[in-house]
Amino acid sequence: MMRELKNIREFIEKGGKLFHPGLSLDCVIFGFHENQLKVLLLKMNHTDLWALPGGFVYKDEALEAAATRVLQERTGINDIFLQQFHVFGNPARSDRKYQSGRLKKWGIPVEKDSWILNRFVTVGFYALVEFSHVTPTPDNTSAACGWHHLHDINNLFMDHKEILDRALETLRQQLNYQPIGYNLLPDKFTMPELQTLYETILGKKLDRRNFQRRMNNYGILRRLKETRKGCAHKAPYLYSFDLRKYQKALQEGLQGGW
Amino acid sequence: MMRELKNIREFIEKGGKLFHPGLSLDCVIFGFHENQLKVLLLKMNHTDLWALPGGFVYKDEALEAAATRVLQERTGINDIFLQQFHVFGNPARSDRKYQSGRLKKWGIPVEKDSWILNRFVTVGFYALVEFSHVTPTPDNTSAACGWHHLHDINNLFMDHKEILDRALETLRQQLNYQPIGYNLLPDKFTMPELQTLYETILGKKLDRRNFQRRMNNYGILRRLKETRKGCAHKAPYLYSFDLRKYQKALQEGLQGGW
DNA sequence: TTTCATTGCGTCGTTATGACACAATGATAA
DNA sequence: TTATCATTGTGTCATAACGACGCAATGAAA
Repeated sequence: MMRELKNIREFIEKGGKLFHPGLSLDCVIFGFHENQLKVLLLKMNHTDLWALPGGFVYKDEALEAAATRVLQERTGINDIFLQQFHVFGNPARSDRKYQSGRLKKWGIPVEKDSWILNRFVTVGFYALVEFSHVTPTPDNTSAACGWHHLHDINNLFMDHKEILDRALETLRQQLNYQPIGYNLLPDKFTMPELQTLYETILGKKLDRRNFQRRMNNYGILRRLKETRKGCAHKAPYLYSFDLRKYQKALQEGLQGGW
Repeated sequence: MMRELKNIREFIEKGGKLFHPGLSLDCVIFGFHENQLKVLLLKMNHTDLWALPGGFVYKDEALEAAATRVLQERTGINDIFLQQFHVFGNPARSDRKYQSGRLKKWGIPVEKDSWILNRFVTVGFYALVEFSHVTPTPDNTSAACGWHHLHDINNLFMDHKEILDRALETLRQQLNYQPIGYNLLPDKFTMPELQTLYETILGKKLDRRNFQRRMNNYGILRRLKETRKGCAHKAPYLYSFDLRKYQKALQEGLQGGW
């Protein structure tokens, strides 16, 4: 969308007419790689700060469509698990002076009444994506786009840390009544890998044997006849999700509850 | 906020400068009375349609503050359980022609570029309130404000039925990991009353005895020495919530999960 | 060939859950 | 005053789920 500085200027000049006013969205994109949960972040130009991939909503565009578009642009992925989880509507989150100063530093002149300086209410989305399918692609306000260890994220832009934390909290709750993994793991995976995914999301260790039993009881896994070899020690079985049962569990929930 | 027609006009004339553009909120206010779950609705002037209590967000007002304000205005209650649950951002939900025609019917002239005809993204909140504490108060676009049986709600304005359904769905999920009842029931209540509350929310019957056991195991109830007399048949015990444990359960969740 | 971390499978005691039985209660009707 | 009866309080029983832990099998590295 924004290829050169000139286009950023255009973006800021014309954006007011293109976008729904005062509304933005931010995406917390989770991926899983090397047995670690990662989040896709953008490095902002001329600063040490990182930001969540975000964007604006076109005047006639559905909210979810806008989020899907942003994700497509940053990852190259089309069909992904995407869910809104919270609206951040604190007026203090938009700091007019700070934004104005930031843009000036970059040599981008902004008029006093520019739409970009107004207060923004942002809708938080979180996405679960398969790491290997992603091609991290920065936008043109960013110097880089890449994965970061979940627990190694500090200097985030504005309230993006708060948004990230909230996404993680939501994800942890979803774990209790929804199957998770299909969107984060490759087609074939081992039980220990699935367990590590759970452990990373929850931030705590789980008992290996009880985890296996529980996952098997969910009835959404299919154990293959292959094993993963070459990683020292006993070769673990490979599993894949039984998509039919996985989808069914997504709709009906996992645990009994009421 | 709006007392007379003249003020509605003023509201529409000046609202564009007062409110955050293209953003509204709608509240699904649940109450419990005569063993039935009810929802507070507004009857719209000059139509047979009912609407969820809603409003706009002042330019420097926090989202939650705006929702609290709307609730205070419609119910008279200050300190209430209030939670956002979803953003409705489909552009089709704002029908420019329909809105324009509706206002003209009421004799309210609206300029073509008026803010009120623009697309609105609305944030859904749901609230749980104690029925007897509420004083239903219409705003001045409404002819009436009152409680409606949950399952007896049909002709709602715009997409408000969808918003209501989604709120109920959220409430049902919350039931699985949060205690519910303190905000909906009077201080003292019987176990059958609490059960009927659950049954109404879930839309299905529960086993009386298993329900008692489960609620008791949660450890958030205190059985009083009184019983409710005068209602024919055996007098059931009265209960009240142990607020300390109730709050603790709210934070930590009820069921084990992970 | 030995070593050893890791994996697969199972046990045991406790607790939660669904289905159901039975006695106690208290207003109503005989 | 007494019998009736819907409703409530408490308990049983079989089954499933869960946390903690034991033990043998595996397969690469020493």
